[in-house]
Amino acid sequence: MNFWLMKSEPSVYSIDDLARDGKTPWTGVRNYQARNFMRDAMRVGDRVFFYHSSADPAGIAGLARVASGPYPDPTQFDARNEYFEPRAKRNAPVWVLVDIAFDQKIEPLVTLEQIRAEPALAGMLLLKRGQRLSIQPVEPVHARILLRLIDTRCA
DNA sequence: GCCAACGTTGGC
DNA sequence: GCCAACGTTGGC
Repeated sequence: MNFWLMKSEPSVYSIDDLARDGKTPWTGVRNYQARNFMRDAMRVGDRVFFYHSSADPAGIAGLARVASGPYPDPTQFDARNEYFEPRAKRNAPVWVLVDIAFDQKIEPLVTLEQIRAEPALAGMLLLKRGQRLSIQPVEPVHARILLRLIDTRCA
């Protein structure tokens, strides 16, 4: 089982939205590296740190899990959708996604500042300068520390 | 709203 | 295939 970090702007789709929906297709990813993680590396049951970006404060707001294999992102076929992809054909999609299922809300969230303050997390991709990838792998050693941080506040 | 950093596009 | 211009991300 692998760990991932997936960013979402809470004003667009928050952990509360995921809690309400239970499960959601992760539409709108338009970055090849992020797509390739979903297409090639994610497995059903992988755990996901749900990260609120462009938020105040930004941080890990919940836990989720990968709930499907990869399949075409339907928004790429919809000419009225902001994520429309003119190059995509039904039999040759460009963008794929997975479903994400709600696990747990983290309240208060683990802020970016708190993540930065933990020396053992210094190697996380999230903290790398200029790193903007919206889907990132999380190393097991980092995941364990994050889960411990979360446990202490949810106990 | 600013701006650094990065990915993508397109002219050559 | 280079690289400048442009658009986007995301913390502040």
